[in-house]
Amino acid sequence: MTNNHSTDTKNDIPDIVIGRLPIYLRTLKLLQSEGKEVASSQELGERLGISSAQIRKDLSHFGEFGKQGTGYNVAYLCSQLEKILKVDCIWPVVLVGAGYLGHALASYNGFEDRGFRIVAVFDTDPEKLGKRVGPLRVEHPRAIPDYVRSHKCQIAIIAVPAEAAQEVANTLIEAGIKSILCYAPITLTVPKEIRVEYIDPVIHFQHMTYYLEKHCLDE
Amino acid sequence: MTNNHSTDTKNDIPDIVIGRLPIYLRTLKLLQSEGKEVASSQELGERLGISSAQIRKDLSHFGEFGKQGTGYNVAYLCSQLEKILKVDCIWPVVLVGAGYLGHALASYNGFEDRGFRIVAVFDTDPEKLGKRVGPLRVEHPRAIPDYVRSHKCQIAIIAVPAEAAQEVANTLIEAGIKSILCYAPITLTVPKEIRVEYIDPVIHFQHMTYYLEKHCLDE
DNA sequence: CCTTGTGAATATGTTCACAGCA
DNA sequence: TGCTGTGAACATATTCACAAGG
Repeated sequence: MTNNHSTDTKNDIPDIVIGRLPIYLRTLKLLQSEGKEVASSQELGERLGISSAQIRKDLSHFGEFGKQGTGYNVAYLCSQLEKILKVDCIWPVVLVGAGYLGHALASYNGFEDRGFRIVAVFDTDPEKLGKRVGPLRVEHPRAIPDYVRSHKCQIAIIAVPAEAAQEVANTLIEAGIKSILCYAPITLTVPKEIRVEYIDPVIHFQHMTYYLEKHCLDE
Repeated sequence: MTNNHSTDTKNDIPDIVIGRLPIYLRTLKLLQSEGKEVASSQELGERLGISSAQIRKDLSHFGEFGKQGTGYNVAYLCSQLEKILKVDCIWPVVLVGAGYLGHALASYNGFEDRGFRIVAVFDTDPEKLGKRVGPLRVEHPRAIPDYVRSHKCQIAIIAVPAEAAQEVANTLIEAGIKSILCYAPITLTVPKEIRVEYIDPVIHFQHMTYYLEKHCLDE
């Protein structure tokens, strides 16, 4: 038996470990779809560019999922990770912003398999109101509070221009949203109990260029 | 004077520090646009949810940019960070994939201000060939090698379905691409000198749900 | 054999706290 | 006084290396 989790309220497991679990899950599901039934920490590590020891240690925080001499049963480990991450169900997500990015997100059909569904789209632009975005219709942001409360949504995506993002965040938080995925290139100011994660491709590009040789167009 | 950098070939500065510089830059530019001329590490830290000591220490790797008693000159620090990150110019980026996401990326006009321009779009779909995507026209991927070489592109975006991503990556790397931003939900296998960064919203969602209370739709 | 799970050792990252300068 | 830059102290994360099990 592993260390007992009897006194686990929650936060003794490092956030950085939690952050890797979705990667493991994504890869295990791929292995599963390739028909692989068993995988060792080494195989998984090679696939991911991570050491096998790290994978074993990460998993050991939650239990003993492997078999010595064999490795991990792929389907079983998948199901365990889904349970740990609470993605053995579908979470409703609201989307604010019906521009190109909003369309891309609302039309993407890779969410459901992994535990999420975009259930509503909001945008202030009167031109867009009532128009189709993926399988949904654009609603006015004034409908956000009622919608979020009645559907018990806890997750929102912000896909509006930077100038509007903070105000949208305030509205969402006021409505009861607990976690935000922000595509606007700005750091939001939020109460500490609200979790915000960011996606900004330029941050990645600027990280890359540090290591590249400068062969670029003049400004 | 700071520690001398005379023997800096490159890699004594931790990657995690480099990764924060783009965030600092993004925020400093915002402060600048708000008319702020000077900012202390504390102000910046509060805005970002980072300790002031960390910001000072991060910057100290590259030189002494501040003034005691005053703080940092915003415009000056911006220009220094741009120089360090090599984004005081425009880098050409090629995009593979002209689906909804490709359209969103190609149409986004927030790249140029921050050092990047999407200069070409490729997609295998014959339906899309020659069609407009943002300001560009879709070309066949067979044109990738010539294009990348003649335009000295070092950065590419992969915005194709997961099944096609590895093959696209191989083509790009063969053509001379050095860094890839991958939107496909898959870990690519690449030579160690190639840098790959990933954007997958579901990874963020699954990280969030660990901390949320489970109130979700049944599977 | 091969591979897990895990303490101990190492490596890396962050914060403290203060000297020194404007 | 108010802030930077920075060693030293502390905290966190990763890897090593091996006992134990199939």
